[in-house]
Amino acid sequence: MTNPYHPHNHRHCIEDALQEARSLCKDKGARLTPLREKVLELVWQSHSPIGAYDILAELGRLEERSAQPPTVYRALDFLMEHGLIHRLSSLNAFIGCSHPSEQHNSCFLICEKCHVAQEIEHPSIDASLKDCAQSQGFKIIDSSIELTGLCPNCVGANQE
Amino acid sequence: MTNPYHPHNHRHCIEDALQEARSLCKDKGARLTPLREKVLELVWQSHSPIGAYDILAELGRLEERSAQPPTVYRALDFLMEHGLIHRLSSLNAFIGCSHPSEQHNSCFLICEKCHVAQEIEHPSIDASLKDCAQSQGFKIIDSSIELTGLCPNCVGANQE
DNA sequence: CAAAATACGTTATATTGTAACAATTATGAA
DNA sequence: TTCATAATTGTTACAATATAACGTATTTTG
Repeated sequence: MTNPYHPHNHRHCIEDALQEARSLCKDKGARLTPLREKVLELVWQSHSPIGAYDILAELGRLEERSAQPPTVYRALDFLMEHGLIHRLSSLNAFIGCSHPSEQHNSCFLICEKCHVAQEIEHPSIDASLKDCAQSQGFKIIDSSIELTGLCPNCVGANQE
Repeated sequence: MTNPYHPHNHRHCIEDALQEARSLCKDKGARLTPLREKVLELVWQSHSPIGAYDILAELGRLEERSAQPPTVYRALDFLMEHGLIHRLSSLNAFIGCSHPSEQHNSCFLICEKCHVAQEIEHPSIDASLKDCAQSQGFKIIDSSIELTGLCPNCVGANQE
């Protein structure tokens, strides 16, 4: 998996994500329509979360007939349902999922400075969460972990 | 600490929280004004997170002159700054902090059915998160962990 | 093909949160 | 105390995010 902090040909990230989405949807019999694919592509335009209304504006720039909010939110709902994107509730924004084929809990490192959000996976986190919930008799259905701070690129560079 | 899932005299929770808030603010030289204290009390009215506009409505019921949104948000900002409440971003709602005197990362178990949110603390969670972030070179400034599911009371009771 | 399900368009509105400035109240130094 | 300053609250207006409801078009399936 490419490291979002390093320079890279981001077109590859986008293409890979779209390719995997097509394949996954085909397997599941889910309909990745042109609109939904376009929204997924827009979400993947960078490694920073993007807001629904920014997607809406991008769509507006591309099509003549400008879309309305429900159009975007419905596409986002579809993409979330199928694990292709995540919603970062602390930012009211959306970001592409870096490993949509595996069942996983979403856990993000969000840089306050450059706004890159990296999805991480660590068995020990899952384990300790599950442990802790279990000791309380709590059954986890969904988990949202959002860690805000400074990414390796920005932690060194002194804030201007 | 009282267990939010068990029946208890909730007036005690409220009184304890207010008492601790007064004491903490006094120590820090922070001004817990009547308005702020009232908002804190409303947040503590139950163990379920409450929305800003619900607080606003409650204030409206109590006072003749009805408050405006900025009044409530400013009070909430003050209470968050001093660690007296937390914001649950997945719900756009606020809940009283159960141990405001200790520096800690917020971690909540949120029941989908009864809406009780329990704040938990587990060294192993903090440790594994820190570990994982560190291995990426990421410096955590703030963390938000929100686990949604079924609390011990509701996990048994079959959903109607 | 026809019927049903799914997806999308469109209008209107709900919900959550903030900017900006005025009025008031508390604080602290002279 | 008294005035100057800072902090808090009031007030108006609006920004940003999200959804309800219903109509139309497209796709799927028998």
